[in-house]
This record gives sequence, structure tokens and C-alpha cells, in this order.
Amino acid sequence: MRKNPTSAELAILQVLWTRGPSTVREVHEALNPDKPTGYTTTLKLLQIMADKDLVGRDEKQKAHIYKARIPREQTQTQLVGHLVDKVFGGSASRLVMHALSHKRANAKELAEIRRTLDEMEGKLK
Amino acid sequence: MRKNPTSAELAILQVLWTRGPSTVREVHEALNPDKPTGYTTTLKLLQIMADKDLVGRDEKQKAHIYKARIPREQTQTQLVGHLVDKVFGGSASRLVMHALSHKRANAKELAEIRRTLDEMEGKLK
DNA sequence: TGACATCTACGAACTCCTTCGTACATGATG
DNA sequence: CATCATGTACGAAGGAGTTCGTAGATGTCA
Repeated sequence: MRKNPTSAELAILQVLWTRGPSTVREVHEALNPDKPTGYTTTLKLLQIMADKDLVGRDEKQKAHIYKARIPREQTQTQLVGHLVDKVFGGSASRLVMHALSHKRANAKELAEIRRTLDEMEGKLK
Repeated sequence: MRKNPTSAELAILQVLWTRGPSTVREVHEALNPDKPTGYTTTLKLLQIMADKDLVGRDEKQKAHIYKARIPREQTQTQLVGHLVDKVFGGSASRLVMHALSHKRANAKELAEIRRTLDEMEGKLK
């Protein structure tokens, strides 16, 4: 089983997931507003992530192009699972209820959630 | 604003939240099945946590008694918020739906969730 | 009381993550 | 082709978290 990405890695994956394949500079600039660091920091992180196979890269251009190698969905699942275990005693529904009651969701979101809930109950029998 | 507890700290808080005030040995033994470490490791961790005011301690006995100083609920809120920001682009409902659809909840849990959902919709108008 | 078990205190090592500086390669431009 | 901007590679420093060993204090019990 694959280890969870670290915090900095997650931020980079976030960029790659939303932007798609990107150069170091592109990632760096997407990141910088939030958290100013040197360019070589971003570079180094991407290199490390390539070692770990978290990202792949195309070296055909001078400026290498990196892309995420793990799907967003899978990482979400992993991290939610982790949180459920560590902080909600293994009960995902407790997490759901906690998130629900702390979130000022609008009508549309609540309807969506209700739809998902209906599906779940449908599958149940 | 208070920093998130680290992973080891979280495990200890978990024990204190469920057991209530405990000695180092009690915490240590509750922890060990999952993750065997030396006794002094647990001790050191609790001492550090006391420094950070994550736990308080009563030194009246020879074996000091530690208790959590931050409420479980607050920590859950904090960590869920963190996850929502970092991995779900700030949308708590996306987290809820994700957790829902990956969880094989039983009928009772689903009913509870539905009740929470009803409450939310009630408050909405 | 003396031996033994159990406790706290704390320094030190180790690992992992993050950050950056420096060196060197390469493409573009006048 | 000389220069400059821009790129990669990589060592090393620094911080945080975790782990443990050792020392010294204190309670227990035959």
C-alpha cells in the first residue's frame, strides 16, 4: 500500500490535478500566491515525487513536463479513510454527520447529498 | 490559532478521550497493541504534550495522571476543515458525498444521517 | 531496612520533510 | 558566437517529530 503524500506533495498534486500536465515553473507559480518559496524548492519536490512515482515526467522538452500519476479520487479516499480511522473511531457516518452539521450548505448541495443518500439506501436491500 | 496535533499526539488524545484521565502506563498499554514502542516514548510524548498544553496533569500521585485539555469535537472540526481545504477544494459537501459513497453504511446509520440532513434543511429556510 | 519494581526527567540520535544555494547545461537573441 | 535567461541536478542545512537509553527518585514488601 502506498504512503500518503506529504503536505507539500499534496499541494503540488492539487495543482497538477486541476491544471493537468505542467512545467515546474507553472506549478511553482500556481503555488506561490499561497506560500512563497524559491523556485528550486518546487523543482526539488517534483524530483522527489518523481522518484516516488507520485508524478511522471516527460523530458523531451528542455523544461520537463510533470503530470500526476495517482488519481485525485484515490487520494481522497485514502485520506478520508485515514481521518475516519484516526479521529472518528472508524465510523465514516460519524464523519459525515460531523461535516454536515458544521457546514452551512445551501439547498442545492443538500439536495445532492440527499440524492447520494437515496442511492445508498437503494443499494442496501 | 492552535496547531494541529501530530499523528502520535492524536493517538494519545484518542486514548484520553475514550478512557478519561489516565496514567502514562495506562495510555501506553492502550496504545501498544497497535504500535509497539518503549514506555519512555509514551512518557516523553505526554511530557511534550503537557508543555504544549494539549494535556494537563495531576502530579499528586507518584504516577502522574494526564487528561486531555482540548475537546474531541473541536479537534475533529479542525481536522475535517483541514482536509476539506487541502483535498476537496473547500467544499464540505463534496467530502460528505465522497465519504458516503465509499462507506457501506447500514440502515441505522443511514437513517441517522438522514435525520441530520433533515435538520439542516429545516434550518435553511 | 534492603532489594526490587516502577516512576519521572531528559539528553541524544535518527528519520523525514522542506528549503535553499550553487554548479552546470542549454536554448534564444542580438 | 557571446551573452543572458532559464532550465536541471544535487548536496546540505534546519526543523519537527519520534524513539530510546540512562540516571535518579520513590514506593512496596518480605
